Amino acid sequence: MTDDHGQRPSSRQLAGKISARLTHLIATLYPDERTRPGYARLAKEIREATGGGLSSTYLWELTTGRKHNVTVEQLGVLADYFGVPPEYFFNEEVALRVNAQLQLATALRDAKVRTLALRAEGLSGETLDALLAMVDQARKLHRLPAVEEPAPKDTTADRGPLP
Amino acid sequence: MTDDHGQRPSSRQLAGKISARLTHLIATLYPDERTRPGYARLAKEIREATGGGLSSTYLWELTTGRKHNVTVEQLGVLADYFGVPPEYFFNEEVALRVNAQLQLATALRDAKVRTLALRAEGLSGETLDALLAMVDQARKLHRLPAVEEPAPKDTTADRGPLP
DNA sequence: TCGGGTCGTACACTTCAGCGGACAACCACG
DNA sequence: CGTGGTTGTCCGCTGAAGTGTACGACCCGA
Repeated sequence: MTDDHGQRPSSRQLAGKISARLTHLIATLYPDERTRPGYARLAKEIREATGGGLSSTYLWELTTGRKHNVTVEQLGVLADYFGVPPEYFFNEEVALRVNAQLQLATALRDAKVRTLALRAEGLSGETLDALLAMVDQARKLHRLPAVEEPAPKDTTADRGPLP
Repeated sequence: MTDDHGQRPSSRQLAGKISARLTHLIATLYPDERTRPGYARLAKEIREATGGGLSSTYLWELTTGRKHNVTVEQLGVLADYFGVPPEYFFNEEVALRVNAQLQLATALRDAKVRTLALRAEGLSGETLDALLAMVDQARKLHRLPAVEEPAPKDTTADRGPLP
């Protein structure tokens, strides 16, 4: 036979992607670098929240890219804690979609931001543009990084990552 | 902080499910037990088809349940060869959906056609319509007869492994 | 100034994923 | 009857996954 069997190069290479994904997840969950817990605290929290084991050292090795070929068990623990589907770690598409939701969910954790969003409902495009410009200016004043536009078309609302 | 963090109980337990999944995949891919290649041949084929490494011994250990905590790399190789999304191995829902498709695809003996069907999983109706049109056009080019809808929809035909 | 805490980093260590190589049993073909 | 190939099964090893413990650096309250 010697059939080449499709030979599509996708799907398999995540190769260190995990570090980037983890970094992003942590940064999204804890946007404030000052308040952000360290690897020790985080690992402890993960252990308590999910019941699965995960050492702080290994968490550090993963996020810094020193280890990358994680087993499904640890991957499950990670995905479980961060509230993302396991596919998040090897499916680019899913990752993008979840990232957008994560960003939104994080923003909405702030009660005032939530209120602001609710109030903004129904405003005209021009007014929203003006508000956006103001917000951007405010971010600059606060020395916050600029946000990239998340995926605009999101009709199917699947499982929400964060409460 | 003090957040209880959702505590969703899903997602993490696959725990030996891999053996069942692999058994089912192999049984579906090679329904005839007489013709079915052994672990050695299968592993060799996987190696050639995906480029990733996988020993026959380990394949046996996985399918027989002796090892279960596979790493993402090997999981990717497996998923790549069998043409299923990696989620197949830890998402019950996806597994059921894919299993149904696998069963249907068993009728098609061509490995590439089977892979195509699996890959099409999850696409929108419009996209599928477009693909169908393209396939029909290709069939005309190859002077193949048009196919009429053969199979009645078997929606609840998602029995597990072989009876 | 001194502890007590947490931070990131770095070793040495244990465990097990994953592989190589062997075994007996089976099925061909001579 | 060999002889050669492939089958499932198994043992033992290597190397990487994953952990424990510790170190210096920093921050904060006393």
